[in-house]
Amino acid sequence: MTQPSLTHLPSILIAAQPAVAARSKGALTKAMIVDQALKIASHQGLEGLTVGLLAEALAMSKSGVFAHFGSREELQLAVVREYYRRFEAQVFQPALQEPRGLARLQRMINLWMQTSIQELSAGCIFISGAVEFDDRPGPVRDELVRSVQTWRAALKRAIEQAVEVGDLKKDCAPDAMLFQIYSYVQGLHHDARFLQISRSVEIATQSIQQTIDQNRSLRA
Amino acid sequence: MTQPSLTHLPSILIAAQPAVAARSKGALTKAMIVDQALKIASHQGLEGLTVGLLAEALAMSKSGVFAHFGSREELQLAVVREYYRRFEAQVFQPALQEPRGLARLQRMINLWMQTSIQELSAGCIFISGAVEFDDRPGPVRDELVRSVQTWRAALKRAIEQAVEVGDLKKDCAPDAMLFQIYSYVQGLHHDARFLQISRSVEIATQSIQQTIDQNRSLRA
DNA sequence: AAAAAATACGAACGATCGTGCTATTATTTG
DNA sequence: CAAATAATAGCACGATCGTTCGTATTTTTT
Repeated sequence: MTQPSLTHLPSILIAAQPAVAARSKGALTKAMIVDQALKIASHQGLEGLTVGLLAEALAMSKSGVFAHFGSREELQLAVVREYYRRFEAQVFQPALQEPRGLARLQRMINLWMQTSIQELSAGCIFISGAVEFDDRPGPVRDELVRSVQTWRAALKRAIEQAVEVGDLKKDCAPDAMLFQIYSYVQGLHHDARFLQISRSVEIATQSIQQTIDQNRSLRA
Repeated sequence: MTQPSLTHLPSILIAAQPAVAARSKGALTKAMIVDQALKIASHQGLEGLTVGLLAEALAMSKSGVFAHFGSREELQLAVVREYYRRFEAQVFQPALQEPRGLARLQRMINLWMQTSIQELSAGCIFISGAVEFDDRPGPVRDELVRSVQTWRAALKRAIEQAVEVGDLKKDCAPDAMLFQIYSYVQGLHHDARFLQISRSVEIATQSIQQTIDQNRSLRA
């Protein structure tokens, strides 16, 4: 990581320590494998993640790596689950410390954006996975959908609570707000990673704030 | 295409006739190959497009298909170029009939949305390609970027002209507007294709209109 | 320390990948 | 219609894919 640019910082999620309360050696190396698999998948996508590539990166044999999962699909599932686990620990949980309402919603979005920005060099597997698996039924797709839906449900709940406590307008449409915010994060990944537009972080941040402001209640 | 649902209509772009002013048989079958390749790529992605799969779908030999391109990369490039060609003919060009200003911008967006909606069963290769190639340098990525940038430049120009003629506010930020609209189309693909949210067409349309309305000048 | 269990390796499998060759058709040109 | 050219098929190649299996090694348990 020699690049000083904002879009080339190591991802929080990808660089995070594999959470291992593992005693047995097997579970420990398995966690290391998943950790490396996460790095590869965030660059090459879940479809670009191969056992051979993974083994080479770990200086292990293919069969040695493979034995921990039993199938490639199970490896992909392990990656999705681990990514979700880190996402939850890093974005979900800390936001719950804030009181219900706009404060919590803002915190969620801020943590999410912060994570996204540092992730721009590697890519979010929820976003890339959505494109890779939108036409490919199976357990991996199901797990991806479940993860994304859980995160979106949490966001929507935060919006609804902000309406309830009066921080957001009564006639605010949570689904539309969710759509807009989620779209902007996708747009950020697209513009920064694919089109290499450096201003996209600024524009995305502005746009999200604009959506929030539009739905803010007018009291005080 | 037995599905009556909105998300399962054949794509305009994918179902469009291959534009062939071709006299030689070679050029004609090549156009047929690209046409089929486009269908496959819109489902499996450009990376999922293989010579073997393509040959099977066409009831041709692998080498027979391959000979028309010389390399897989050239095949992918042909697909990207053809997709762009159809996109231009279907979305770009017709909008130029409208006078400069909001009318033309609206027409561009409407045609784009119309195309996108009918494309939801197959997927847009500009969007899927962006994710597939955001970390994969090379000619295919370059061609994809060029195509997307051209379309975005056209959109931005339409926005700027709408400002010039007074349809949009003087302090309207074209880059932000472009970001928001483009993000919504991405969001539409994500929500409709990956999450299978049926209301997403409605929400995306609303959100786009909202962005336009926010930037509309207040005269009359 | 010995026995049992878990873990990793090496080799090989069938399949498929992109890509060359060569020969045989089919088409276009003279 | 014949000659030249283009188009397609068949076959095979090295590489890589996911996966299986038997064996050696290491770790854990007794």
